[in-house]
Amino acid sequence: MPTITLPDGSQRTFDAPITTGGVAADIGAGLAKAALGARVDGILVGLDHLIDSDAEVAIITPPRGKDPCSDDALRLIRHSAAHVMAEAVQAVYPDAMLVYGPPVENGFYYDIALPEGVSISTDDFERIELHMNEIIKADRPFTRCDMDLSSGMKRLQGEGSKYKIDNAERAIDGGAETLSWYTTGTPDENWDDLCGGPHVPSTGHIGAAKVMTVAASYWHGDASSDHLTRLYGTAFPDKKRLASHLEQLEEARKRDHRVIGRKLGLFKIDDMVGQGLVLWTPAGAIVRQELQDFISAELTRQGYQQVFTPHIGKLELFRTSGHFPYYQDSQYPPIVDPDAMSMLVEEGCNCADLSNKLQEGDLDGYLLKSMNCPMHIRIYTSEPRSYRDLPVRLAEFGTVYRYEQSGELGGMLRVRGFTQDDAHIFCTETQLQDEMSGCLELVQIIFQTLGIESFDIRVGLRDPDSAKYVGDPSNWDRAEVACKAAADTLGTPWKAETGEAAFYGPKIDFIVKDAIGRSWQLGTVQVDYNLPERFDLSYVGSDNTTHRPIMIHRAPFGSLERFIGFLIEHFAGAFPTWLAPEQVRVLPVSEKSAEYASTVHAALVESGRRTTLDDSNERLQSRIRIAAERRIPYLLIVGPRDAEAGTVSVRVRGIERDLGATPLNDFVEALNAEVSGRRDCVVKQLFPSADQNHDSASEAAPESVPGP
RNA sequence: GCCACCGUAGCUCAGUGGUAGAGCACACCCUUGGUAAGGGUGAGGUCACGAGUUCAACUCUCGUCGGUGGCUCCA
Repeated sequence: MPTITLPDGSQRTFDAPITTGGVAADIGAGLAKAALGARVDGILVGLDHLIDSDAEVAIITPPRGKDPCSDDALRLIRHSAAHVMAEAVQAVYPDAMLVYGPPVENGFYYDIALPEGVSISTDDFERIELHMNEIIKADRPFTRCDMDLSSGMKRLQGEGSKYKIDNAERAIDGGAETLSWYTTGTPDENWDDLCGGPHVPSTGHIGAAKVMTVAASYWHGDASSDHLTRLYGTAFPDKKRLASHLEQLEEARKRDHRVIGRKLGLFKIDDMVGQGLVLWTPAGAIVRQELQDFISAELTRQGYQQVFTPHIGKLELFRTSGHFPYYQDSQYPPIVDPDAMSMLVEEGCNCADLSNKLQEGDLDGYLLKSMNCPMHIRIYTSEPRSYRDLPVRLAEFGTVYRYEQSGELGGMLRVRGFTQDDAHIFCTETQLQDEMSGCLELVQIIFQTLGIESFDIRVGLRDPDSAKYVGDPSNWDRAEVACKAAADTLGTPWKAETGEAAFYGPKIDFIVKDAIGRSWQLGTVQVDYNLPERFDLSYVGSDNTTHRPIMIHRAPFGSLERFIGFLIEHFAGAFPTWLAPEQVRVLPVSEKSAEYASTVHAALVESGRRTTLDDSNERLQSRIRIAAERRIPYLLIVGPRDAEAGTVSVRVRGIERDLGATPLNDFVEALNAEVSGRRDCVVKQLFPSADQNHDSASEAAPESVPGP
């Protein structure tokens, strides 16, 4: 006699066990027809799920009208579509072995083991989709079949797929009591797959599916294991939603920092210079310099001291820090002294010998620094330190080089040479908490000033089972407690993740998403008990004995490359006035106003603004268009009327119409206030009508980045 | 590094086994125009690079380099 409680609180009692589909039918025939699945006591199930005791039940349906599709509905549809795609792939490649096919954030994938020499190319997508669409059109029911563990395993062994056997073993390890198969259609007649479910009732409920992309993957994510082909697809309840998803992807690509970076001349990555090495062009250099100035002022306020250190250092330095040879694979090779090199050549020394000598320390060389900490540590040790000196806070915009795998590089978000807004704090145990809070405050100031509202905070802890971490476990425990406590002071929820710590200590990271939905770490604060040991750091305490300081590594931007790459996408190129490479452009209506225009321009230059005068031989409309595409915050259009009255006619980015004339001095004053306050609204206040008829669609909406 | 795709003018892209085309940008001329493209003329390419097949390769094949999306990695 199960009693079912529905989401609205209403209850229905049945005198026998009933399926979720039965519950839906009991509520209404229309609902039963539309239903995709259900949640029973919070667990996602299919419509064939039998309820035999009291339960809370929510029926999952496709969205109505323009409502957004629920995550549950998408999950059911996409997992089902993964089966349909797998069947289609096996129709096209009969020898393909299936591995694993889950729904993911924006669709689903299926990992496939293809026979030697066979590959799926994008040209095959159409054929695969053709099969998929046939299966969807046939509206075949998903039929579940359970087998007890031993006969299920026997069946799998008979079929001979080590991948499916592995999946079954994992399911059993996870507590599965039976093994289940889902047939897409009639059992023993149609295609089936080992699967825990749930699925939509029939393939027809997958409204629209598409194969998106193909990539390589590794079995169990292990590069030394089998190499698999991962086919990505996506699915939606209807064609319209699929189309709008594809459209959103297209839109997101338009705000890709690589696209905007080129359009606005912000940076260039040049083949001839090298992969992952950024050239900061003049406009981008301004943005970078402004950000540096901004954070520098905060650092001064917080008692940091600025230092400069070289780009290379002796191997011995990095041996002591432990970075060499531990991270050798991701470093540019060492630079060897020319005389030593010639001697080695005379001795007939080969590459392997050279590498050995470098590793053993028989030969010294220099390494491009991949981090600044060893250098800052040597500044710390350059004089004796007393507890009265602590905390010592050494800051540097330090450029480091890491030889990242070529396939990992991308625009400014992952590069091989980058500048960290780095600092190292040397402090006592009792100062640790406050210092960490100070570091987190810096990140918050940055995010607030730039209007970055959607980010995740991750506290990276060590994985106790991994050998990757160095140092004393009790130190680790203290450091992890300190990190969590500091994260608590943020007043924003954070997530602890084991295995995400640096090898020398736990950390707090700030994670954001780029235009196409990928996650990137920006700011970071890391506690380190390890390097102070390795470098034997000390200070003299009030008890006149030596003590070991603790180090904090922190970079609130992370790196200027990645941060600005992200920022370009965040603002879609429409930087706030204080960051904008060009803040205001003066456009004379015609040559007749050229003289007044240059007076206006000169006044802006005089007040320290970044400005240009566009008196080119183009029509006004054309010059406005060019300036608007450059995302310049303010355009001053001046003609005879303005010259007469001493005014400027203002056009504001994002409003895109004439807001009317204002005295030049008022404009300059407001603009200066806006820039010096790092605000984005002072000039607008001159124009009470600015917020009316605001065409908001044309202004960048930073937080409404559509996901893929 | 692995898999797939891509590489034609500064940019965005057409194109064909018989030595190349558009739009924008650029230069010059006309136009002096009050809020998102005025008109004309011109210049600009070893079709990423190297090898092979062919009478002939930008086009087909292989390799290299570079890019993109994933995977793995990310001190």
